[in-house]
Amino acid sequence: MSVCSLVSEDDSHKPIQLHHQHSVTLGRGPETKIKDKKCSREQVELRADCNRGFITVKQLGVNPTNVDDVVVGKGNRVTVKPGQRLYMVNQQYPYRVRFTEDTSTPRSAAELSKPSKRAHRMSSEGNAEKIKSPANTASDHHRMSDDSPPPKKIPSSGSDKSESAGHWSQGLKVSMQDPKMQVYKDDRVVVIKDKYPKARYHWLVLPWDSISSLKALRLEHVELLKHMQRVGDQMLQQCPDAHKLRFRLGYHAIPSMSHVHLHVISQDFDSPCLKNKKHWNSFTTDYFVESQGTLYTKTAGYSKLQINVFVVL
DNA sequence: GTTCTAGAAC
DNA sequence: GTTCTAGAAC
Repeated sequence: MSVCSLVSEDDSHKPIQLHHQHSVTLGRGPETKIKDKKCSREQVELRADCNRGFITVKQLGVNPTNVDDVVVGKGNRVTVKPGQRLYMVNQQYPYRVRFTEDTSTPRSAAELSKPSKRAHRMSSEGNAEKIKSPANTASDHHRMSDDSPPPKKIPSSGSDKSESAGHWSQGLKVSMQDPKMQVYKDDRVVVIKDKYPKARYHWLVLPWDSISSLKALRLEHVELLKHMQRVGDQMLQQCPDAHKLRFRLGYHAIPSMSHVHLHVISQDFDSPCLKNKKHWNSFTTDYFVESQGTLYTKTAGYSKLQINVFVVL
């Protein structure tokens, strides 16, 4: 009897052996190394018929499993023969089935070399635009000849794009330049309303000088920080509800947004934008580093907060 | 930072 | 059934 293997065309893991008439459930997990949340942990149920040389695949997950360009559909079962390609989910994670004889019969080899029997029911966008990239070829050299390379998973670039202008983390730099957002400005700082206020009053004080993060602060910034603090205090003084609300001024220890910014926030936390634990914790725990009276000059005691230089204000 | 969503947890 | 959570995308 021949032996059936499920072979990852991405070469992302070793072939998985399918025993004759034994059901195997596969999906997201260590066996396939698929981490894509769109892929269920139990995405497919596979069963090999080693005598007849095919497997059946039943789609268990919600998102589509394909055999070539045909969606299996949840709850449905179809066959996969050598030459056909099984995509675990969303036309990604391509697999082939391979039957190898442990005897010397040539049938398996003949089967393997058969051209794809896939019906050309491809939609017009089909595979015409899919160009095999040179980077693909190195790992492809064992693949059977085929005119349709699998959809290429495009890995996110290794380069850090978070510093590029359009990235979400650069949003404050855009907002602070927008006159409609500004509620105060002078020659050193600008104040804007937080776009997603976590309380009834929530301002951000930003220096015009580009200081990407607290880690970039140096002693020469002390006067600027003091000025930011003074401007923050002025915001309270002009606030009509200041007398009945408590305020805190401070920095997030590990902010998501680039460009140093001082939060000036009332302590009512009455806001539809305060939606989860992370929001709450970011203003009510040590993650919120109060600016006034805070003194650190080295990382020592505050290494967890990733602050290099902090000063008495 | 927010939003969206699948799957887990309840 | 609803809520929570963790990732991914932006």
